[in-house]
Amino acid sequence: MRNTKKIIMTEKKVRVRFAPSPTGALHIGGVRTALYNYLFAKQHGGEMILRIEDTDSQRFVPGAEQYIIESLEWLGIRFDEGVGYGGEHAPYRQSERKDIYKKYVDQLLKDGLAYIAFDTPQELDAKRSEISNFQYDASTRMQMRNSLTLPAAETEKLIANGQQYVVRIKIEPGEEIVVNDLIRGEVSISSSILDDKVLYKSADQLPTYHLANIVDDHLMEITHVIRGEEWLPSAPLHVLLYRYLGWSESMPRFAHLPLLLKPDGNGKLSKRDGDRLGFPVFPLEWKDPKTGDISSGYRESGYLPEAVVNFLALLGWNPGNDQEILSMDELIHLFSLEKCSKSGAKFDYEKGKWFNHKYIQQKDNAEIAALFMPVLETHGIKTDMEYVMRVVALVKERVNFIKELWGQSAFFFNAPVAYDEKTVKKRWKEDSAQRLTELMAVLQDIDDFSSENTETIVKSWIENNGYHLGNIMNAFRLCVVGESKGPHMFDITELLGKEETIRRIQKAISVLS
RNA sequence: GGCCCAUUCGUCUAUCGGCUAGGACGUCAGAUUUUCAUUCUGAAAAGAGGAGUUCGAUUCUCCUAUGGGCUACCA
Repeated sequence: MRNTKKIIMTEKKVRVRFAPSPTGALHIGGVRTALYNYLFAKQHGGEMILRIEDTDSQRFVPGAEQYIIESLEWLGIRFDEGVGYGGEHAPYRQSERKDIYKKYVDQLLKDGLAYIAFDTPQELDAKRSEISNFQYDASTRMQMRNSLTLPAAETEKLIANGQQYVVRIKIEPGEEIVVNDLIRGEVSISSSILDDKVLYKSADQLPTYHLANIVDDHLMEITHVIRGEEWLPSAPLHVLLYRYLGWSESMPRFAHLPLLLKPDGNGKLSKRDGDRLGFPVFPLEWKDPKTGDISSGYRESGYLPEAVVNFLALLGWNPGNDQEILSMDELIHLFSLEKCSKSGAKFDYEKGKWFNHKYIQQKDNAEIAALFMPVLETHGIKTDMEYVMRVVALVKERVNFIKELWGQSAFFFNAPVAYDEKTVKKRWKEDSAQRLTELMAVLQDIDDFSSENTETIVKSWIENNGYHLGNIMNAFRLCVVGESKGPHMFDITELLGKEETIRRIQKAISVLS
């Protein structure tokens, strides 16, 4: 059964692409799109391509391309082909494919499916302010300056004189164009409301997104286009382009993903929301080369890539059961476009934290310790791995992020220099100094300072003297930790050792009484 | 404004005509604990509104409302 399905599906090898524009850091929504593409490709034993869509020379941002690659590598999303990976369909950067596009522009022109237009941006702006809802289409193109209205000789002369122009697609009105979307089903739109989109600009000799996209997807043998919902309105135009180019038969299947929305209020998630609400919207920290502004990243904030992947995967898709913790392999196995939701998902940062917490618990102490080491270094702590691992074992269940480990464990590395005021008020009693002095003597006599043994001895000392357990223990904790928090008291003393424990009690007594 | 898409607890979602509408995050309350957390148990919390189809609609259709997207010589 399963095999039959597989054979049908792989009749044509699945090939998907992630095609970002290098205009800045990769947005978390883009990351999710890349992830879904990856899951789909891997599930079908297919390939994923990284194509850089840099046809807008104005908006190019240096470093963005490398950032995208590094981000996805961090998350475990690997490409089979593309910029940075190579492959037989190179080049994968659209700015390097000028000649290829030109050929198809000429073909469209020759077939009368597109035309040359000389209207300047200024003229068009004027037209738009003059006529409300102005659209360059079948109803208006015969009033404009283009190869349809000008004599052929005039058109040629203008081009020869170096007059800048664009090539526009010629859309015939009155036809229902149907897009068959894998997530949304049939979406139809009338060609009458489509405008004659610009396909090519003579100024930089580059195509616009629409043309480049179709040409590349065709040439790169893309079978499935999985992209954000913002592309749904232009999908009919793309369908038309496949037809105009004679590629309808091999047109890829479309799947338009719902968008990631702001956690509060309205609209789609943006970089600003992260700054405003205090969470990253980028996978890696990003420094804007123009403004120098730094935006935080998931990696730098202490997220585990597995947690980010798991969290994002479930924002707009679910396996159909109650399982929420899913590894990349499980996701690959279970993913399906049919189970993607159709509506936008508000970005729930709290849930993201929970995922990270879960993944930290899953990882073994050595891995967590290794991630914690750099954090310790920033606090000037130099210590051995063995010790850090033991600390991690005691405190990791209390944190959502690696860097929170410091707040939970600083006292393991530095003896308290101050004592929390509130705790002192609440826990440091009249007789505390006296009792703890006695406790020091008790501790001094213990040879086996293991948690269990120390606990037994200290507790029986408390009991035999009729002391109050809470009074002693809370004051004890205050001396050793500096405040009212932390793991099991005797686990702490075992790690610190006898001498250090006694030293801390001594110091606290001298400071507090 | 026009066009397209969507609409189940505060949030992410399950349900593919027959349920006391399930789970998770968050919230609240208990329990555990020498502290703070963790953990465990429990609670509150939803089918936008209106028509229709049907023996029966959260589920199908239509209308309205609301939300989102697009409407560039940007992607």
